[in-house]
Amino acid sequence: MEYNFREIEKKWQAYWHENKTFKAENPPSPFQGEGRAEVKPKYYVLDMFPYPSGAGLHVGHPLGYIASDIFARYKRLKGFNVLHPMGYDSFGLPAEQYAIQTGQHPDITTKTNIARYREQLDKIGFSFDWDREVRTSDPNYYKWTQWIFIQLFNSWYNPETNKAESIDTLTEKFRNASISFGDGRVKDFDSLSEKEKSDLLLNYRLAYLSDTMVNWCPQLGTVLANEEVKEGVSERGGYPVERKLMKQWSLRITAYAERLLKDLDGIDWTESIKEAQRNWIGKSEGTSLKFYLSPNPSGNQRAEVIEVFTTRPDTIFGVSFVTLAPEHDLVKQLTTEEHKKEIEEYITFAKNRSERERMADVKKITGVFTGSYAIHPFTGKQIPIWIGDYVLLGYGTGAVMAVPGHDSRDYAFAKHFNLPIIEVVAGGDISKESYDAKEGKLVNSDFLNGLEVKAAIKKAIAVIEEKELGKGKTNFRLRDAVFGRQRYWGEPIPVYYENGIPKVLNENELPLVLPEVDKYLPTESGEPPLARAKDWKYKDKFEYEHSTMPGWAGSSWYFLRYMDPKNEKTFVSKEAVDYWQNVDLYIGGAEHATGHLLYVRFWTKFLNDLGLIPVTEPAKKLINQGMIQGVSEYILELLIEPKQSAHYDTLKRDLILRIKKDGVIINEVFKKYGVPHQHIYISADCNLEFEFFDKIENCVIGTNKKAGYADVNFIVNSVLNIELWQMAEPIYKPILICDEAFWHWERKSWTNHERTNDLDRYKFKTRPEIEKMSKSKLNVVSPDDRHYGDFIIAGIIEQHGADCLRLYEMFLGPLELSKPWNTNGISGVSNFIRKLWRLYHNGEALNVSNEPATKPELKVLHKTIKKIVHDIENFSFNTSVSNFMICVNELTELKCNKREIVEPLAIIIAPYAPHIAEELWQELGHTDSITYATFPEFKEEYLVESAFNYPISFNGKTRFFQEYDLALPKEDIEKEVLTLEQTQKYLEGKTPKKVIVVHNKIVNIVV
RNA sequence: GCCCAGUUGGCGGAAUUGGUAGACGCGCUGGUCUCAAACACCAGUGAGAAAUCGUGCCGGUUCGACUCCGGCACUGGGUACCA
Repeated sequence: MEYNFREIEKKWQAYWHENKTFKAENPPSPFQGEGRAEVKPKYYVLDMFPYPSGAGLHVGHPLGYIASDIFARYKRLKGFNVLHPMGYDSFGLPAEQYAIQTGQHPDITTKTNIARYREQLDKIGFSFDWDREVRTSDPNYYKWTQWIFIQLFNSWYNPETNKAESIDTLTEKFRNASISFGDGRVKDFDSLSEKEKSDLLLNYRLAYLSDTMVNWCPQLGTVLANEEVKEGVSERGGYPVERKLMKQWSLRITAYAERLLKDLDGIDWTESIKEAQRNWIGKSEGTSLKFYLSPNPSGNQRAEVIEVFTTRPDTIFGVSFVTLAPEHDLVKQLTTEEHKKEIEEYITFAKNRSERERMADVKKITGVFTGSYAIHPFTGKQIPIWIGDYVLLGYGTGAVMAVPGHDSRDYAFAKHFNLPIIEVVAGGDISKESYDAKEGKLVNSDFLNGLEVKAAIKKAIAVIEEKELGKGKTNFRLRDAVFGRQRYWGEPIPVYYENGIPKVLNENELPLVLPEVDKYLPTESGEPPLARAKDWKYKDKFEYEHSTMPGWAGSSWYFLRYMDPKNEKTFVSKEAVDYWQNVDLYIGGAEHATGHLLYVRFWTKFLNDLGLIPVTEPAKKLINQGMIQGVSEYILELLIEPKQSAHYDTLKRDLILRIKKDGVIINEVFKKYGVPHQHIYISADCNLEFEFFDKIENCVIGTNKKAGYADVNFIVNSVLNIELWQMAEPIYKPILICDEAFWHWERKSWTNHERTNDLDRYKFKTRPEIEKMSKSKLNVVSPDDRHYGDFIIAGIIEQHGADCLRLYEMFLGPLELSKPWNTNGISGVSNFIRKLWRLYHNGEALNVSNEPATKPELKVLHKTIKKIVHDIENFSFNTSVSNFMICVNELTELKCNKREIVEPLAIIIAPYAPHIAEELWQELGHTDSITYATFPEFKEEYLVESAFNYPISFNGKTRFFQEYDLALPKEDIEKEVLTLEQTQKYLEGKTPKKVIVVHNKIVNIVV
């Protein structure tokens, strides 16, 4: 009997579910069961939170889950208490967009999608502890997300202790101090009004409300965080994004910049992710520097100094102008009467230039002279002050000292506006381009002359500080994170406004439940959807905050909630977090490098500062799985290129499609009876020419070919299965054209008009291309059955089983590499599973003997154990599948069915193919699950060899082999080898210059 | 532009980290079984008639390089005026 995966997989999935096989003890009670002396060590394996999208799971999603599941199961076999949970990041835009279109509450959409995800996940046989499932959109969960927000609001970052503290410690500091305001007023803290106090403290709170330059996306009707904007458009949907000043809730992540950077060194994450975070944080060390302003010709009262930030104070003598950001505070004051008009026009221009435009023409240099001058701090020369949008207000001081000789942007600006370029570091050719390298000796630089750049920077800072012109300073590229979204489907921010003062809810008033609204759209006045909620006021009096939290709020701490998911008293109990600490292995996509992975580190550090958790990092080890790309299939459609005449309506005409070959009409049978929706498709390998002919007007109308997507589920090797394609998703009267044949869809069947007997040429071809898997590209392959009305396209699980899917996804290649999905090799894995089954069976019956194993059999087993352990611990899952294949091949060869061999084999393969392993385990006479069996110990003694077959090489090229006893000393091997007949042949009578013998490795003869 | 990966047969990919390049699987070819097919099993399969040549290209270190060093090209991903 063949292995019946359908029945067996179902059986074990039900067993695991009923017996809660994967339930993790929390923490394991040492008293559980008499005499249980040792407490198992813990191990936490986590997958990145999935967003339950309506498209369901595709074959790419489980890649990481399979890898982590193998690791979790392996750790259980190794005697660990494993926490391996799963849940859903269930707030998010798609469900809300769907709600806007259909009116269906996003909660219903989300629940349906989750049910579908769960069904798919269950089919793959994951060992999740489902009792710990969390959903971010569940009030029992987001209650604590809101609670953490309140803690952020009630905290400030104390630079002296270098950690977050209660805001009360800051109020205490202020108590006896006087506060100076921007407008020059000075007041005692105690005499401030409540509003003034609130405003003051908002400047310090880690969650704060302020006027912030935000990425506004009009189409989505919301602001976006920096990492949600890709190339000037929104990451989701691809809508344009513009800069806008808005009052917004933000989180002061910048306070943690230094720690987020430094602690990267202590965690075992991939270098590329760490590098991405380092770049995103963007630390640069330099100095601030004051430029005093030249006397004002108009004599008006104005500021006296411009402060710039520079990392190259050594180039101070190369400064030939100063550039301010167009939005800089001083611009207005510095603009002289004659330049006023120009400056104002430029500011308007710069403001309206969207991010995308700026992105598109980075090379375009724009800027205007203000008319004012600053004084060079060392030479006393007058330096013109310009504004230019290459200077960003948000970075440094929003002003730069331009050194065109040694900064490419300043260089471009200077060239464009014909400003002087001065060389101060020797080594480049500044007549051609700027010399940006930090190498070379200083020239034209007074007291810095002759110094190397590094020394010059030091000296320059020292002199600047001595003359009190500025101070050594560190800047970060990292911006505070905008935390409010003008959307419905998110956590309500637990804030209300009393007389314009933002106040947080009391902890016992949580959760602040998301209210019902009539529509999921902004109000007429542009308020977010929550403003639609009826009678939704704090104590029936005060307005609640109307924006909701961003998608990443709930995922910034979920790893903690899994430790203690049902706790109603606190977000995670001290006992639970003290036991589980943090994630030992985190697996997920690299796309979260600067978003989720930065925020979760930030929240972890914050919660640690408050003494709520014992760890400062969320995950010790992080592995990024590669993306499984889709193979999109393009189908060519023939369109009518309408005639130029305005009165001519092609769609209402009767047209003849002429098919030509080498300019000769070979067919013109197709008529297009004014049918607007009829589609004509052309095979990708078709060499025919086409034209539409209008009989009435007696003229030819042009054609146009457009490539669209065809659903890959009806395509095998770029050949369209026209039958399925049309049955599953009917298109109105389509026509398909190949070189030698065409098809007509009439009365629910294809009529074939062939012009050849060569059946192979009947294939209708599409053009494949590797692209990201997405619903819109029709290239999504799901692991299980796909339904098209009554039609079902069988999925891998139904065709080959879950174990096969698991093994195949691993077999495809290294986990972290991206690769396109193809099922070409799946039969090999499927065969392997059957072969494994046959090793234990003879026909129907189990056929395992209790005889002691032979030496070669033990050698095969232990060789495999050694390799598999090495592979798992190095996350090299693809090679372990190969090693299982080799093992089973060799045991089959040896006709081995000894219990001593096949029983341990079932255990080591169990993490990879758990269903078949459970079944074999049971047949072998065990009554409990294989999950908690003991991983067999590797014994070197079985691998010890007495001889080695040495490759004999000449000048590094292997020519033949010779076996020698391992005990034989090097000298003797050398002697023996040289006497061999074959050696003489390759020596061709010459004397070897040198003979290298590496014990147990190789013999190399140098001729 | 900058940063990070990667480039090995017809294809996916191995190579214990400097020691037999191409494991394992797919595909292909031939054979056994079958009326036939599928399954299964057996043999072969980098190129070349051979000597030999072969890990993107050029050079170097070494007895020996897919592996280390220098330079270049291409592919994929990230990032973008950060002073």
